[in-house]
Amino acid sequence: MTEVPPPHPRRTRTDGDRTRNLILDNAVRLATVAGLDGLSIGALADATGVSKSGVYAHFGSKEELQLETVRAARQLFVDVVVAPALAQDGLERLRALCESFLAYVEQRTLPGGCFFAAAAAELGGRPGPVRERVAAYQDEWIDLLTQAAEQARSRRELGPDSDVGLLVFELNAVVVAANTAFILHDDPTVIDRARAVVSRVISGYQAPPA
Amino acid sequence: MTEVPPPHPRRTRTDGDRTRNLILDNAVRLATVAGLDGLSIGALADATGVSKSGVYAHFGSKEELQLETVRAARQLFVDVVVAPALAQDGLERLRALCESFLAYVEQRTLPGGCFFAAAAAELGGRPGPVRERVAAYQDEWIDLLTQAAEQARSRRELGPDSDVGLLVFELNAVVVAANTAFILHDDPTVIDRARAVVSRVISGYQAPPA
DNA sequence: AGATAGTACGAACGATCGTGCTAACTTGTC
DNA sequence: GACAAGTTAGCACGATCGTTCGTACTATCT
Repeated sequence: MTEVPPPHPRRTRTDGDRTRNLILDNAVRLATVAGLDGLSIGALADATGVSKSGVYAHFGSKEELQLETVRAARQLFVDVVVAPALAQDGLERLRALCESFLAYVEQRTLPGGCFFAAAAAELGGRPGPVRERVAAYQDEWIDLLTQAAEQARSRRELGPDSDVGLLVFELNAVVVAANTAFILHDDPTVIDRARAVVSRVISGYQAPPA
Repeated sequence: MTEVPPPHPRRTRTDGDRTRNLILDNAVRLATVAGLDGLSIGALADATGVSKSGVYAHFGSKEELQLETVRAARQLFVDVVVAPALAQDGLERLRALCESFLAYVEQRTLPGGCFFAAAAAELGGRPGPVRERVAAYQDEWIDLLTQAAEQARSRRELGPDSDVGLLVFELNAVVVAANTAFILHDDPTVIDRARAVVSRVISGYQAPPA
């Protein structure tokens, strides 16, 4: 008796979108552990239950898959880190952005920590469209911090001669370093240390009480 | 007529060490661009002119190759970054360590920037002996900074109530962030910005003039 | 109803991956 | 001079890589 394979279940066009999102969701997770290059289509197929060519059909090439994965990671970052902090303004927004970044790392939203920290380190030395997209999104984040800091300065929450560029560079450095140390050492206390450093750095730039 | 392959050139036993060093030298360079996982034995064979099995014979497995590559990268780091700074003591040593790290990045000693920054980001989420070795060497670096800072405090070059752990965390964060930004954006000015931040951070911890 | 586009599968491709085996050739030791 | 130890090359293996192709089915448009 020859086994008759079961017929394909129904595929609607909205199912296509759902499958695509399922793939990208797993791709973002996998990429934080294996890297955007180590992210293989076979492994992604196994993780999602979709066939290899099914995965491939949604993106014409691996590079396209990587580009869309970076885009999906940005969306996650905006939802989880950026959006909650936009309820505040000025210096409070700056603090909130740092805090929600640290929480996003601490709660292991992604298994390998911040997607963009991993991607920046991996793709740094390799030119190409994927690297450029990662760099562009990184710039968005830096610009967001910079605008908040500038608003804080114009509100006199920071000293009038504060170098906003240096402050933002420092704050970003601290939270990213916390991510790296947290992932490398599995040590939750570094997040609290980073919180302390963020407070200290900001207070160093604050306007002296008149 | 069958082509007679040329006979092998003479191989002395010290040639073995030289070949091994040649391989590891290229491995450290390649790993900063392709990652320790992306570092393939075939590519390493092409880069060095040694055959694939010739490379393989020196290390019994890829993991062993990775471990030795990490060890070689540490030796390079000690020679280039650490050793020159040991001529000074206390706060001057702390400054010198940061400065020689930044110079090591700025001069593109390795094509992909700091080896350990890349390795930490890549291996962070993947347990195993290679990750543990990277973490151990990273701790060596942090300990070195910490000892210099503690000596500086005991010499009263830093405020007596300085939190040395936070200072070191902050300084390391800044120089590593400079590495990442330099590699990702090909922007030499970030190194100077980092120099400014290092000075600012240290001055924030300095003892007030009596 | 028929054509078209979208969705997913299975099979297979050439390339490269890490790895193992054998042989040739060296140097150093008995 | 035999022999072990070390160094390197050549060849081939099974697995996995990204990619392509052909096929089947569904939903939408004409």
